[in-house]
Amino acid sequence: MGRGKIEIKRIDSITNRQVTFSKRRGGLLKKAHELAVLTDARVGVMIFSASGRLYQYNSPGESMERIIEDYLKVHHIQLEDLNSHQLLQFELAKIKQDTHVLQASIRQFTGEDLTGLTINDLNLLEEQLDYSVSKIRTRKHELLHQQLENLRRKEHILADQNTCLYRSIMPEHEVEMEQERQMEEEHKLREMSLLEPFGHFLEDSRSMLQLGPQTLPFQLQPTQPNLQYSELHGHGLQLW
Amino acid sequence: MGRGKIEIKRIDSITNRQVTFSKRRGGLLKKAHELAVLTDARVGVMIFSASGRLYQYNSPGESMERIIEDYLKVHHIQLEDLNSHQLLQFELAKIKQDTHVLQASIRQFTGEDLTGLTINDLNLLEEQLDYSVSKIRTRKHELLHQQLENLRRKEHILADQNTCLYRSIMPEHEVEMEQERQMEEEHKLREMSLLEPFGHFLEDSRSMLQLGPQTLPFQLQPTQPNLQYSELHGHGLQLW
DNA sequence: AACTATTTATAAGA
DNA sequence: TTCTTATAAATAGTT
Repeated sequence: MGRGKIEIKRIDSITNRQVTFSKRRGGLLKKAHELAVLTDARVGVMIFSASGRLYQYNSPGESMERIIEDYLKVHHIQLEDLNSHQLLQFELAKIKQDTHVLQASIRQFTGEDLTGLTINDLNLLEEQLDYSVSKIRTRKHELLHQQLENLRRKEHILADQNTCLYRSIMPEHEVEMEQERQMEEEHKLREMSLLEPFGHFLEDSRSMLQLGPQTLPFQLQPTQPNLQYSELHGHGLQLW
Repeated sequence: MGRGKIEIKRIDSITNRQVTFSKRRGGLLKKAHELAVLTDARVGVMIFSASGRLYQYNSPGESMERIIEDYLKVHHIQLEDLNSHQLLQFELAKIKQDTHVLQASIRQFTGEDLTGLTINDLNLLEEQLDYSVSKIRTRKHELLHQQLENLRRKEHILADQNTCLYRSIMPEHEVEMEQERQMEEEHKLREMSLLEPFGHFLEDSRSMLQLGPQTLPFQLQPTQPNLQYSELHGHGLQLW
């Protein structure tokens, strides 16, 4: 539509291109408006000129933001609303702060950083840790008891089985001798336990007690007991 | 352009409106494309029909997402790129996980939850806590020493001032008597300290030592020493 | 969906 | 840029 027909391809002449941009930009926005008004459509048009300037249109009664949101929704780009981005950032900031606080707490529990605590605070902290230690000892005793129980049960079952086996395999009169031999072995076992109490079955304690697959949140390392809480296993995030 | 001129206002007839929507929608998209190609413009058009169906156009070589991002940038709606939203969510998830881990650590330090720890873990934890307590005691002694020093200095300064004051106010011969009186007071003070060592100036310790405005990450409460770490001060975020 | 009379958009020129 | 104008394109009303 003009003095001559033109091919739809990039216009070579810079000025001509700019002029055509001006004219057609206006035409496009006008037609967008007419479409919106005539047919109740929700229309959003964004035009960036080659020089980067933005021209836009959105139907009356609509914001471009809402149109964009709906566009993103249709394309399954989750983003309920654009504000949620700001909310997320805010949340992240807060939770980072929280993690800071938790880190500081842990540094206090490890004695790594006690600055800023008054004597009163220190007393309370000490009290807490004493309490913790007592709980830990109680728990250790609990575990040891369970392990002992387990061992005893196992021992019993094995002894019974042995007796049965020997009875079925050996002549009657040899049974008594075998029972004696077993008694001796049990005695030996008990002596070992006294020399090295519990130590030799601690490694196996978890499987014995059927504790679930355990996620150990803190990994104690005996050599540097108060440093390992300073950072979490790296995952690219700067937490502190 | 048509058999007759029409006013640009909502078309009453439903079918007519729908037909016009179809025709003009095509025209708009075509013109958007021509503008983009002819003038090197970056164009994004989103059209929602009255029934909610989406039609769109974006310049070749451009994604609607990029156009939207640039639009939002121009409007100072921070949102460097839409992917950052997903990244943020991912970050948030990770950091929440981290906070979980930290929480678990703290529950172990407080003895609140020792499940999942083997005897070996418990031993290491106990060792750590013993170490922490020793650090705390060291720190307490440090603080007490500083406070003592401070008090001694203050006392000294006051005593000197008093001497000066009395010298300037009283006749020469009364100075000695006053010095004696002061000595007595000092003696009394020392007796009190023995009965209740340090206790009476602990409250004021922070200001005395000029410790900065302190943010106490953990708030010990003597009555329930092992519960206060379970949750952070509510701020609407579900952390655990 | 196709036709076509008309209106509208715009290419080229000023 | 803006205006003008000849002409291409779009489309309203009709079939």
